[in-house]
Amino acid sequence: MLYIYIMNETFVNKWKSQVKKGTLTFIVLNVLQENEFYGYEFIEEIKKLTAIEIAEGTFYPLMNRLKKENLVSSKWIEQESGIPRKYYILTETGKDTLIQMQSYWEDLSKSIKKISQ
Amino acid sequence: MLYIYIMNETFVNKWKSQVKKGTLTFIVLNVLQENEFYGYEFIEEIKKLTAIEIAEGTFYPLMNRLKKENLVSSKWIEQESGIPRKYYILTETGKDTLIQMQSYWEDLSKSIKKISQ
DNA sequence: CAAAATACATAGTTATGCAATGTATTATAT
DNA sequence: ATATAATACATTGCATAACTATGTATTTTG
Repeated sequence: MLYIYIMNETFVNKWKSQVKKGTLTFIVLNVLQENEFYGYEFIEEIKKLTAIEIAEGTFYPLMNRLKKENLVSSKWIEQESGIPRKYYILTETGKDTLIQMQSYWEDLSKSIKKISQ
Repeated sequence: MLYIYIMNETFVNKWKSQVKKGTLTFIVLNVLQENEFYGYEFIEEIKKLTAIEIAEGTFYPLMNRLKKENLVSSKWIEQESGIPRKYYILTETGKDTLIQMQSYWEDLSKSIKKISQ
């Protein structure tokens, strides 16, 4: 009994991390559409506001990929006290790309609703 | 101009295939909740009804993973004419697992709506 | 009778999330 | 005073899953 439950739970946990592939990119770009934020803040905020937990080892490589793809840029902001923060900004290419992604996401959501009735 | 557009398009295409990770599992299990189907039929039907295209090289390994995890079972059905078809059926474990997945998916959808306003 | 459609399947490539680990600074608690 | 936790960014290696290309075999269509 317990064994089967644990088996299920690990499957669901693995699935959740698979669902994040792509989804996290979409979430980050969406939030950047209306805000500038730095990494640590973003991870904490998303954890508080939503069901989504993002590991640091996921977030920083993700942002570097988005920078390499020219979808976001970044700037270091010195603090009066404390460690400097790296803020991320959506580029024009990022905005254009996001629009295409939003269109696909909406279709996908509708499709899944249709399928699951 | 064209160059940038193509760059964007390949990024979006790669992103779409990343979004499918996990999502396809969810879709398959949802559809199996109310139907039995065989592979080729499922791929074609989903293509007609939704925005989702599933490569055969994605589908068959996916179903074998789900069988290995005991979420689905399968049975060969001989045809009066033509190649036999392998039908897939949701198991009890599959039903339980799907309920957990549906709960997470709903939270995720809501979160994304909240984030993108 | 050749080509397309039906039907299932696998190997290798590619991309991404995560745990573990690292560096460095600042705030808090004992 | 000083150890611990919190803040802040970052990388390495592993596991997982989608896709392309390819394969087999049968049936239908042009």
